[in-house]
Amino acid sequence: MAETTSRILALLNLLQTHRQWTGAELAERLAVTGRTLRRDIDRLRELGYRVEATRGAAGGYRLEAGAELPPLLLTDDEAVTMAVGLRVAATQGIADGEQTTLSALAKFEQVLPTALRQRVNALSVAVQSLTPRGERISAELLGQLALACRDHERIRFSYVAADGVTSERAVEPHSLVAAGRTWFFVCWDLRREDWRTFRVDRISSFFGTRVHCEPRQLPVADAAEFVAVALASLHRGRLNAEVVMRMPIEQMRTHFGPWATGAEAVDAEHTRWPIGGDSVEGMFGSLAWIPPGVEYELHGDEVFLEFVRETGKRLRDASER
Amino acid sequence: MAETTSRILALLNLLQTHRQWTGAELAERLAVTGRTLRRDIDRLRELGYRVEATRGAAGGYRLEAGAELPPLLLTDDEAVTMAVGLRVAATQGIADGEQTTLSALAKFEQVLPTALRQRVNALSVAVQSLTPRGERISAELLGQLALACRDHERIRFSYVAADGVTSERAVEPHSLVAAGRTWFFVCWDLRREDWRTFRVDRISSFFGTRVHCEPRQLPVADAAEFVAVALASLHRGRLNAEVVMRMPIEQMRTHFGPWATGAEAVDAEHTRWPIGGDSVEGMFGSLAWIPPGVEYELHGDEVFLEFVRETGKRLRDASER
DNA sequence: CTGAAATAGGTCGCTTTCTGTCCTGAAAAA
DNA sequence: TTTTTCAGGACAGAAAGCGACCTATTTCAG
Repeated sequence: MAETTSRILALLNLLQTHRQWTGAELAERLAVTGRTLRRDIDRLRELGYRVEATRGAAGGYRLEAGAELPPLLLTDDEAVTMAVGLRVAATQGIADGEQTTLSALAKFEQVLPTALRQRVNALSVAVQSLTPRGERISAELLGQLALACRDHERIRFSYVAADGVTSERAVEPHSLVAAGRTWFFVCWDLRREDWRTFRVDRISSFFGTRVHCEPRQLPVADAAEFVAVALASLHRGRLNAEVVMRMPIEQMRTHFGPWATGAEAVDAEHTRWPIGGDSVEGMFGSLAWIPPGVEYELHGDEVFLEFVRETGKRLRDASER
Repeated sequence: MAETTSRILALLNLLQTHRQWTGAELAERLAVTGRTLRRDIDRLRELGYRVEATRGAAGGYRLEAGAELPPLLLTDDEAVTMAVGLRVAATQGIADGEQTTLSALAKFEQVLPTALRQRVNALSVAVQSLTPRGERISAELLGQLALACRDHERIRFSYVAADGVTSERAVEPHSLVAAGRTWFFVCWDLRREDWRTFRVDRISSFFGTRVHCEPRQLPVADAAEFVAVALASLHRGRLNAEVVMRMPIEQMRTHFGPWATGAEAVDAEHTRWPIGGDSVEGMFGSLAWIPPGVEYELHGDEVFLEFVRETGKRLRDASER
């Protein structure tokens, strides 16, 4: 069977690298007779994978999209690409299910050979420079935290609090919570002997002790408090502003596409567009996309308005020289 | 039946979902005796996967990152997340190897069940709204083209040429080439009986005939021409500009991080920073990130400078009301 | 219409592998 | 020291795998 199992895996691999194979080709590659190959194909079908066959000349076997996903056999290069993509997905905060992203990330994190891991790290940095600016959080760290949560492994790390004070922490991980693009790490602090919430982007010097710990029950009463603290921390630095532009909402939606989220009509001619965000710079950038000729007004925090006035002035000066 | 093969796969699956398992637990899950389980573990090891064991109390089996990546057994949710991440990676143009991205994409595209595919499509749209603005290209289309290239499958599609004329094409795919964030599709046009290059973002109504075609040899002499055409088309709309700011390059690198790519020192006090891009709006946004108090000058295409002047003026007006 | 190429699958006998049930050993933690 | 856990040899019966036949069926090309 040692032979058979690896051969089945190899067959699955072959079927994944080309759409169409004749039985003879496959049999030769696997070094078995055609009869055995047909039996192997049957085995795959019994395992639930849709291997379809076309008879006659120019026929062959094909692995079709079935009800279940077959085990993915990736080459090193492909694995690197997927890992990078996954990290981008995680750090950009895919809306669907953050828990899912994490479990996928943990799965990868567990088995990714170190040689590949280094390539992934190198690439992730390069890719992040393509994404919108903002706090950069380490996807590798996120992956390791996710793995620690999944496996209930005790960990240690350094944390820079909001007031700038650095402290060393030894904790039992509980879960990761995403709020927008910011991740929060909920865990039991062993020294303080209490539940704590940390911002992932302020965690560093991650160290995984290999010590397993019993999962603790998060007190339900306190869970609400955690969320509150986390959100407060998130909204503290958050800025609010909105644009009222002379443009019917339909037209505005067409022009801005997915970025029109939150826009609403003021009247038939005007649209209100919220552009709140974490950074004045990013919010400023949004304004550039209002098409030429469209009149608009700006309302919002004075901090932001002041920034716009000042930056607008500097830009005009710089471009007129 | 093929009990053992499926059991080995199941075992690999279990080892991927939790870090630590005791032999007894695994044996129970797989409905075999401990002895058989140990044999299964041995089989996995023979297949090249690093299953490590710790003896004694609180011991167990762990799947470690080895030299090779084991077949990834993903749940539906995880698969969706990965596919989305992969599409993001492909459309954002990962620098490493576009061919790799494509082969991974094709691998996924082939076996992704339709139910999951719909979820992936829905999510991809949502995710792309988070990415920098610009032409949005369909990652699903890219995946299907990649699959067609890999399998030498004849396809049909509609194409909108640069002059706005739409035509129907029947082609034999050859390859996909990435230039920056734009993808080009190289193929043999069956009606014109010649090689053609298409911009992927102008292709629509993709239709895969199931007809297999013999791979054609791309004439080397003409290959240069393709690249030229592709690059010309890419650079036609591309804008150039640069900022010279009063800031030492070291400090600038610290402040801008990965976005400082391409920056170079003019002298000890000044740094030149290229901000060329596809859209004046995006380039404008970059300027907001120059820290307050830093003097700078702007050089570049008149189109861009005019945009900056105009937009700067509008912004000041809007914020002063 | 015919032949070639391709999948589909039944049967038979030999060989190999697998499995459970015994063991005993060794290592690690409480 | 005791308990828990992995490690692995030996054996016998059961099961599966494999190749070597064989025939049937479908499809396309000529």
